[in-house]
Amino acid sequence: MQRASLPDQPCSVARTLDIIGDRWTALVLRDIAIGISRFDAIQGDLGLSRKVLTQRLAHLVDHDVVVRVAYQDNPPRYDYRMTEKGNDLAMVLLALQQFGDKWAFGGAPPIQWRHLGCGEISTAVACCDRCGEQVRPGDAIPLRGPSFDDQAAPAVGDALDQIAAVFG
Amino acid sequence: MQRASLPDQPCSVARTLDIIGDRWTALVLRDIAIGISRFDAIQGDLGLSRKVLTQRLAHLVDHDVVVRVAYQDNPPRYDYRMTEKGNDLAMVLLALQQFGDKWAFGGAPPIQWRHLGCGEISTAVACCDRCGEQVRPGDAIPLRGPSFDDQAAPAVGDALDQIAAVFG
DNA sequence: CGAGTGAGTTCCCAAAGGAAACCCGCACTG
DNA sequence: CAGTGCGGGTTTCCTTTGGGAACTCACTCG
Repeated sequence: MQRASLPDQPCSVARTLDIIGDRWTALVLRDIAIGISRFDAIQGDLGLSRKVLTQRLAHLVDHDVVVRVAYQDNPPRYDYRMTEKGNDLAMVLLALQQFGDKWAFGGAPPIQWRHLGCGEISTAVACCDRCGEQVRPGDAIPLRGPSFDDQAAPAVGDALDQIAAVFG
Repeated sequence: MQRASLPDQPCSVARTLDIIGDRWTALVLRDIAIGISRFDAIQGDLGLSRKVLTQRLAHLVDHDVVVRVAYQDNPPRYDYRMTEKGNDLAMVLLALQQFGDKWAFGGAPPIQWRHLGCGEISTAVACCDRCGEQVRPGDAIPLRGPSFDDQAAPAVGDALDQIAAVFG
């Protein structure tokens, strides 16, 4: 089983999934994001095996998404904390949560967010960074970007051409 | 291995991951989202085994994220298409992509989006649905929602209390 | 008639995941 | 000063999953 398959793809989604694209990593990151920062606490909360947790934490640290900080020596004990990159990745967790809030809990979610800016309990919506309007699937169309490679992904190229043909 | 572990958790992130939380499902959904709609085309584009693709497609259809539409009978042939629920889930793909664009491609992404509303090439940003301001991790704090269950997730409850203590 | 296409299914083997036990250094406790 | 507990792992063993490749089936095209 060659795990190399994903990171080699010239695709942003695939590259990101190489970091959190398995059954547990995203949940581990979620725990760290809300402040559950120790090995045993995470293991107890999620109920995954200690072996797998060790691997996942090392993976997150490797990818600079999380840092392992000693909070005492003798014996060495550690906290796991988000990095700047990890906070960017937390936007993915937010998207996962919003979907789950809507479709699995029907608007009565287990966790809500208070926006410190305005003080309201709110949800995040995706907005165009140019015009500020809310964006939904179908409101935007995909185009080849600077690093697109037609050789590497001919099927994607074809699909983009189809879309371009429809939308002029 | 009891796969029941994730969907049973009272957590929106976990519930969503039960749908797309493995190595391939999100990529399959991405292909369908951009219009690569047939079995062989998806298999060829992603290079995953046909067996696993069969399983993943069935899983997506089970969860109503994708529909299997016959485009001919005799022999039966099918397109896979996004549902309304699938389009909501595509917001997760968007978040994955934005992260990859920034951290794996350094701003020269393989795919860009043209917002039909304003005509510009843009990126999506998360905004507060109350005040419209852009939201980043740290700009909002998590609180217990209507369906939070302290019994089921004591560690999460503790973490929320800690945060509440800091932010009054 | 033979080759091709689309959508899977089947078989076998290697890799990943789970459970539970073990380990290590230290700090209390009686 | 032996015993117990805690934090953070590692090790062992066994089950499940994933990959590769070949096979099937129904129809079409040349």
